Amino acid sequence: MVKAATIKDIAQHCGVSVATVSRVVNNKGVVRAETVKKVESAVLTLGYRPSMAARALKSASNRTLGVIIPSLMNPVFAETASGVQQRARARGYTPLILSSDYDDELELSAVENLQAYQVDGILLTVNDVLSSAALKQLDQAGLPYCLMHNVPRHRVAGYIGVDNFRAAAEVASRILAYGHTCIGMVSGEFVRTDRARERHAGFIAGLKYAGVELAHLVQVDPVNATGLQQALTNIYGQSGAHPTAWFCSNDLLALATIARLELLDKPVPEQISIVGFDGIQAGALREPALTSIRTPNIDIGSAAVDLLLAQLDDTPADLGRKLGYQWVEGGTLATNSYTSHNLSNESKYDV
Amino acid sequence: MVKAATIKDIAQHCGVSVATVSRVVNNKGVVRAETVKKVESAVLTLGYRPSMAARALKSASNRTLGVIIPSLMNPVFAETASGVQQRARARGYTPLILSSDYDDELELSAVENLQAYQVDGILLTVNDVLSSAALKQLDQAGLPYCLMHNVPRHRVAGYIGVDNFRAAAEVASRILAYGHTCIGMVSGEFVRTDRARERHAGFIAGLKYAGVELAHLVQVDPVNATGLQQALTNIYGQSGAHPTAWFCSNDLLALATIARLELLDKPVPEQISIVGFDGIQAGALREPALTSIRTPNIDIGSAAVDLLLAQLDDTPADLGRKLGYQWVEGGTLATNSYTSHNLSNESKYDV
DNA sequence: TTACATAATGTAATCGTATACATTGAGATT
DNA sequence: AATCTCAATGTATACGATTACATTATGTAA
Repeated sequence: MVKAATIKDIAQHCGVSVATVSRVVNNKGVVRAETVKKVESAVLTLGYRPSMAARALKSASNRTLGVIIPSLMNPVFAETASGVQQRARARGYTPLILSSDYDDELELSAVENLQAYQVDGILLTVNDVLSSAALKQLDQAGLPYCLMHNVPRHRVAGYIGVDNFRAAAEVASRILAYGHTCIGMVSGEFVRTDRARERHAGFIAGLKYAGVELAHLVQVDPVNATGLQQALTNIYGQSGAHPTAWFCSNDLLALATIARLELLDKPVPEQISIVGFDGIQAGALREPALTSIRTPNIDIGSAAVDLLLAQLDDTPADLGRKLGYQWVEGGTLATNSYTSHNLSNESKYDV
Repeated sequence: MVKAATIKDIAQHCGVSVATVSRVVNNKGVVRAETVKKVESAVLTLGYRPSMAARALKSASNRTLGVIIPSLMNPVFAETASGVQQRARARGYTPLILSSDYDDELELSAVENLQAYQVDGILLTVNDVLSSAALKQLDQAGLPYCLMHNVPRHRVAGYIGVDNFRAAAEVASRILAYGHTCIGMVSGEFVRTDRARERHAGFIAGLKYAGVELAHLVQVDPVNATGLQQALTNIYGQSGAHPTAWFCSNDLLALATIARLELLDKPVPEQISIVGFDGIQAGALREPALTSIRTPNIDIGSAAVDLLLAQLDDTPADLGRKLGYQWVEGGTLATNSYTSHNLSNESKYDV
């Protein structure tokens, strides 16, 4: 391990003091043009990089942002993190990315970790805004942060996300427009994320507006969809309400649901309609494409960076912003075959 | 921004010196059990976390590992990073994750960034082992690192990955076993990654072993598959070799290829067979499931952590290891319909 | 000429931690 | 009683940068 060049090495090499080198490197204070040139060339030849550790220790800022997402393996958050990284980079910041694996304790420890690294601020998606110990910790420490995807009802902090409630309500009305009357929902466990709750509430509300009740709610582990197969088998195996359409609270669940339904000999969309939420690539690549709501994940990441940095600069900024979502017209939402069958029968009598 | 408690605060609060606190916190040296208890409770009540910055500055190690992957949005690397994080966590290290976005310059700057953070070592996937400026920088600095997914022919450093050449050769023999004779390959651009090169070389070799030549090679931008549609349209539009099977150098490309072929009215696997490489979830969720090679991405990440830490501890360890891959029996590789058609015709005459 | 503003650079303290070395005290050995 | 061990703890320095303040040089006004 060769020792890296320090500011002292540069100073010595140029015959100036460390203060002057620092001034040149940080472009602060007055330095003779000639000296600047001398120092800059020394920096280049010696391959000097200021130690972030030392910088963080001494000064308030080390131009580093922490990022915490629930999972690296969910494309939604991967895209968000990617958006963060791109924007942070463009604005001269380095993002440190950690994942909480949907675990409240890891969420907290991620925050504490990032604090230990003296980051300037944190961009994060928490499992649940209301109960997050991580947020409490951040508030207490007074460390600036911006939520991503979480859209708190009672705003407690900066946030960037889509209005999950409203989007889910729109999904409801779209599904209804296709003539479905018996509708179910597959959701990640409510205890785990506020997004799941919001989407559920919005969907219920959208249905209720048309006087329809949710026929079934299946809650599964969002990571590997444990129990989904069993639940669907039960529902379609026994007498009772047999949904002709399902709203899944994210696209991965939607794809899993479609696969399980095929196994039950319920082809999508011929017999059952499915609508997802996220608009991930995997949904778009299949045939027919998954009908879904696309959230602007990359934009959420970059907008969150801007919001946080504005906060750091004391620039008067939005306190939070809801970004638009987009209806993805795929092929997995179709006219209710059962209803249309009935209708054609009825019309026979009517004519 | 409330100031965090420092080691001094703890020392004062307990009426001991900072040295004692440090000893307790780092579990080093001898301290009276009673004192340990006192300090530990103070740490808890004051919410003390040692500053990584200071620690990095003073001591050689801050128990931090850098991670550089080509893309957060490719599930392969997301899984790998996830594996790294889990294992690092378990071993008391914090991973700092950066993505290079498949860009050589960003790759280098990511390394330099991590150096500035004084990480203990780096786990990374580079675009191309042979030409990587990032690796040159690491070697020069003498910073320990371990490659992930890159399997250098002439070993220059520790690595964990699968034998891409061999795996691709196996794919060739499998495709051939299904009676295909006109076979193409869709690959990420060779200039960009050594994995693409290895898979190509292995596939060619596998075909050649059976006396078959590769009929078409389509190289596309691995991020958004630009030009794929055009290339396929050309190939199937004009006279000449019409492949009945394609090997795609990764699953995302495979899914994209399938979608494009459907548009050309070439259903998979009825008319065309497709084999991918990676074994990502999106491939498994579709119907029929994508036939592919599954690489143990999470294991690659965690094994790489172990290898690097062994290196750091000067434990005599493997210098590199090839992990096993797995053939994923999906539904997108089928018997060559053209051949079987011919065969049935021929058998008519034969009988 | 003297005084003074200003530009350019240097000096030294500081951030929070780790650690080599010094110190203290108590029990064991002579 | 004097000496020695060893456990337990304290003191003080260093890590690499930033920055307030000090210093020097130089040109300008009185």
